[in-house]
Amino acid sequence: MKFSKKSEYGLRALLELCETYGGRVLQRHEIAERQNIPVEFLEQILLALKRAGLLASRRGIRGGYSLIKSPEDITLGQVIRILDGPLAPISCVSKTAYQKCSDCPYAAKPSCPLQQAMGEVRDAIANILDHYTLSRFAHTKLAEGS
Amino acid sequence: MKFSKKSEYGLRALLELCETYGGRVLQRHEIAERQNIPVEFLEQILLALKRAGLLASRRGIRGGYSLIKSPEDITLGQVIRILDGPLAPISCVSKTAYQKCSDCPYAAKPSCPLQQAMGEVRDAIANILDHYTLSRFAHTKLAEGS
DNA sequence: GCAGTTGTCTAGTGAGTTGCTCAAGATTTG
DNA sequence: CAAATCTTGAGCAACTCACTAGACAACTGC
Repeated sequence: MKFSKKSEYGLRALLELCETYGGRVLQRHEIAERQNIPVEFLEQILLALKRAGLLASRRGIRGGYSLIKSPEDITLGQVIRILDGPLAPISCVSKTAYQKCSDCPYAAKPSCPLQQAMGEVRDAIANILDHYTLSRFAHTKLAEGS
Repeated sequence: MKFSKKSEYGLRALLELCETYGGRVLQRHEIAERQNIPVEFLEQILLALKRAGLLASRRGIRGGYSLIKSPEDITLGQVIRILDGPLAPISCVSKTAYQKCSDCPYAAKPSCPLQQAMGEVRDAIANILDHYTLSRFAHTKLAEGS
């Protein structure tokens, strides 16, 4: 039940890109150095985010990446789904990538206990991550006791 | 962001064991057949649950497994942690298996945006699963619209 | 006390994923 | 054109997942 490094790196990279939003572009090695991420791996992540329409890029000597959408309009849920796939803890409760369980004896019945419970979990996760914007994310200043 | 088959099989096996709670024991092949689970794999799961104190077992010709605790007193969260490890989506927000991130530039600072967000997710998941008892789980009868 | 049936333990294994590296190519600037 | 940068695709070692196999221990009935 973990998120991948890809998501983690992707979110950390977006933190940097938020700071220069509207200003200059950032090059992969700048982001990589500041966030301590292997540069070639980071590249794949930035490209995925670009293909998804969150970033723009320019090649050449003054090239780099920049945020193309406002941090207000990007949620953590979007980013994680791009990099990690669906949020649902089992695929028979996914809204974005539903798949019927093949071997579950409850699949044919009107209700499945697992589906009920995992559906609640899915909704709780999505509820947080789909309402957590990048701007709120980037402006976290004080930790709470945990 | 998925739960493993181990957790899924484990929870499905416990559904069967709930039904005979207080009555007769169930043998691994009975559970395996009814729930459509590979029997040798199921065995590992049952042993893990036994080591964790949820099940008792008896060997020999009239042997089998039985629930040792009341379904009221077992939560899905307990079961999943036994079979799948901690619930936290990244280890720096785990309450049961905390680990400082080694490479994160925020690790030294007073607050980490990722930690804040993932902490909320962790709490939401735990809040559901640690209050979801096996008895409620086993008595799910009607599906909700999803 | 032996045979047969069951659980117990340890190790192994094939397929797939994760996290990362490398190299060749395209595009932009000076 | 040269240098710097992004782009693409392939490759790979390590790990995890889902499962299998086999030797062993204990319980029951005869």
